[in-house]
Amino acid sequence: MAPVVRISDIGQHVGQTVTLHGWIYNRTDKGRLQFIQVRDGSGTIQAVAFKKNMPEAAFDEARRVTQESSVVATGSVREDPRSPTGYELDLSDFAIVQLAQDYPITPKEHGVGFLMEHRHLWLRSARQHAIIRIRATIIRSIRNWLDDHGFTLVDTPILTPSAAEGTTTLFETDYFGTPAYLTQSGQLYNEANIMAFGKVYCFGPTFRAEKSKTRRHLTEFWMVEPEMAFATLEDYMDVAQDMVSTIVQTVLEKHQADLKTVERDTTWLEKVVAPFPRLSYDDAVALLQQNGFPDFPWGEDFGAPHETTISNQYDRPVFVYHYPTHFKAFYMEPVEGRPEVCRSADLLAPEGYGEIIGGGQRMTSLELLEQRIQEHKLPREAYEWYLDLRKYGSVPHSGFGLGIERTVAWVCGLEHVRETIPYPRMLEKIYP
RNA sequence: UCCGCGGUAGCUCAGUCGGUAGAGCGGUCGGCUGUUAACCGAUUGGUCGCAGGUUCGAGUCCUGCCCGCGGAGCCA
Repeated sequence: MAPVVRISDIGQHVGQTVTLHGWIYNRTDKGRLQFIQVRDGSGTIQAVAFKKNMPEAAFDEARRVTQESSVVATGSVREDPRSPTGYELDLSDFAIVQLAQDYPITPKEHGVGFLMEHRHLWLRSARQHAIIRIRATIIRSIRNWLDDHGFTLVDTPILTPSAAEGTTTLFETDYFGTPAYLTQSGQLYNEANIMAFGKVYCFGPTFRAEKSKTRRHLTEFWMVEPEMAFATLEDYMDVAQDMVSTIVQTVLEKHQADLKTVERDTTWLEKVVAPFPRLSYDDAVALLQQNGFPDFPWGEDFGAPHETTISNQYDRPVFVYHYPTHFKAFYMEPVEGRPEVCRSADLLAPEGYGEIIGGGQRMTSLELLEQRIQEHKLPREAYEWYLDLRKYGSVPHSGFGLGIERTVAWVCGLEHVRETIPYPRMLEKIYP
């Protein structure tokens, strides 16, 4: 019996006879010669069936096998420049585990609506496979970076009694007779946790019932939220730029083949090295007024075209800081002497990918926080525990949230975030 | 939620002025010892999104609804 190996390790078995467990990606029938692309989740290899080199029954199976049938293929490994992957398997035996009938996704073109309906099968395609592998590396890279820099993973709840940032964009559910909500952010809990651990992060799914229908929104998305005690806005930007550049460089190092599969121009990614440029909101408004938006008023939030114009001035991600207080969350620390702006900062990715991080320095003063909760018409009783944090050892602290899907879309150079998560949840879309 | 575009074969689409429902791919059968989304020949395949209306006659015109795509606002 030949040993069972994975295709990613095939280079270590040149000249040996091995067995692969996999699925049929595509097949070319040349009569007495069959070219069979076999994938096994770790990679793809071309298996070649010559009529003379194998038992007649096995050759007949190779002849009738269909796209996405599951198979057991045995043969000798050979380096061959004519193969797309550099290696070939000269088949000596071949068996079908299950013969697939009428696999819906063909090697030809399909519309995005059809592919989304078949997302559970679409994940088998080379491009989707590459994207999800890069996503996995980005997540691992984030967690490694944080774990190596003194952050403790402290999980925050998904079912919550109230809104973190207020408002109507929450998914409501019934919690034994009282309303509960799916989390929009772990941040408020993070603020409690840093007073216990100093530096923490939470990492998990986040839910927003926004009726938004764009290439950068999902109703369920994953976010990593680091938070640090005794840290300023500037400290947060230092941490975020180091983490983001590490993520990008790690993907470049480990996923050249996958980046090629998604046709990413990696010259952009090679430039993503800290430090990142920092631009105040004031200067960003001036920049917009000089670059196609002469009437843009100070005090308004940026839309997608504005973010694109700003980020297009730079070859790496750019921080925009000190946004106007009135359109940011209630907990943002005001800038000393200029309360109309706050110690917040967003990170805009280049090439028009827009905001991938939002964060800032949190308010320290109990009195001001109570006032803001009132101004934002938030239910005070839901925030009693949060206000406790300003009574028992309050310190300057800062943190941020990085959106995984937007980051993956940017790193992979994708048009839409829907391809960056295995099963995207979007407006009115929850199948499969 | 608003604006725009669309829904015809399993998939991607064409269908002119209202007059017999089309192509390519896929599937099936046959051929081929170097294919890369193979190629060649044959063949198969329809609730024209749904409901109603106008008409001798509707894929085509009208009304309503459903669904999809793109964009906006909001955000990560």
